[in-house]
Amino acid sequence: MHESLTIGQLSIRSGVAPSALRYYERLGLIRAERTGGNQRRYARTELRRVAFVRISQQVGISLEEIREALDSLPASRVPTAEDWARLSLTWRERLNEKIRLMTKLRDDLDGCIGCGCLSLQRCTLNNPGDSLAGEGPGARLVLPREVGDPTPAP
Amino acid sequence: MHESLTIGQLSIRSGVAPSALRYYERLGLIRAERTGGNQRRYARTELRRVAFVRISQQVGISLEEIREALDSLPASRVPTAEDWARLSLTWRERLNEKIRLMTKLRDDLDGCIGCGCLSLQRCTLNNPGDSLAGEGPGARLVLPREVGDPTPAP
DNA sequence: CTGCAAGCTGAAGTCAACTTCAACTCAAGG
DNA sequence: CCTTGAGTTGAAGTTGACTTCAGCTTGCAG
Repeated sequence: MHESLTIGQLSIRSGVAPSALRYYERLGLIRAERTGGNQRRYARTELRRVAFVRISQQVGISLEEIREALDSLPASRVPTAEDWARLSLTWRERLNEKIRLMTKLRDDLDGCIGCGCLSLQRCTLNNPGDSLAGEGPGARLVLPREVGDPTPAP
Repeated sequence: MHESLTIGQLSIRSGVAPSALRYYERLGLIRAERTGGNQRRYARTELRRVAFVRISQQVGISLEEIREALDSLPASRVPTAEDWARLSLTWRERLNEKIRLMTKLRDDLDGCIGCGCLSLQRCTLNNPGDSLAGEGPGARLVLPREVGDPTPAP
């Protein structure tokens, strides 16, 4: 009776809408048993998977990548604390990298507030002595995009 | 001859695809003069606006919000360094907040790796003595979503 | 003057991550 | 047994941020 959860219960416990939980299931992020009448019943361990999905999204990881990570969990047994810890560790590094990037951006922004130039390349970054004033193929602005190219190949 | 830029030149200088620049213009983020033959010519100050847009996106701000911010720039004159600095300051605070949140998430994750629980609420967060084991309306997992509700009103 | 890369437009397409809808079925209290 | 709220499905819609396309026009190098 508290062995498994309905989708409504899991929704409330996880803070994720039922429609999103069904969507996660379609993507293979979580799994559910079915009752005789075809309703989903979730093992309580699924709560942990949902938590992992949400945390990973916070770190800015796509559901596809999250699915790949979850696929590395042992299928045959309930994942242990060590299994989860291993997964979390790789995320932790991405999180650290993200924090590092944002801190750099903030500091660059601080440095640029004085001159108001906003180019980040002329100010404090890696482009100390560039001749941006000339017209030619000049200095590029700002950082590369977070993901993907400005003009991805057709 | 280097007074204004074609869309191709602005694209290269800013690292933003021409199609994106046209899109930004439709949204009112940047502006362009037109030649007799209806081609866009950008003042060099537009480079700064594009930079501001890209930087702001890095901070996770939507184009709509960026437009609102840019609308607060003086329309009648070319924005000064102080104008830009004022804008950047509000972003800096959001950046700081974001960094704070990510650092917290990382530390919570660190704290949770030991026990592998991933709930973040039971481990280190604001829910020290909760009885999650009981079934009832139990503790909620994880953090609120980055933006919006799990089930926004219909 | 000509050729052709670069630019123009509006409409449609894409992608991720969901939500909404319609039409139906299940499960549990009274 | 009946009602009612919770659950089911596939298909279609939504949002944000763009890209792609077709069909046409400009502008500059030779």
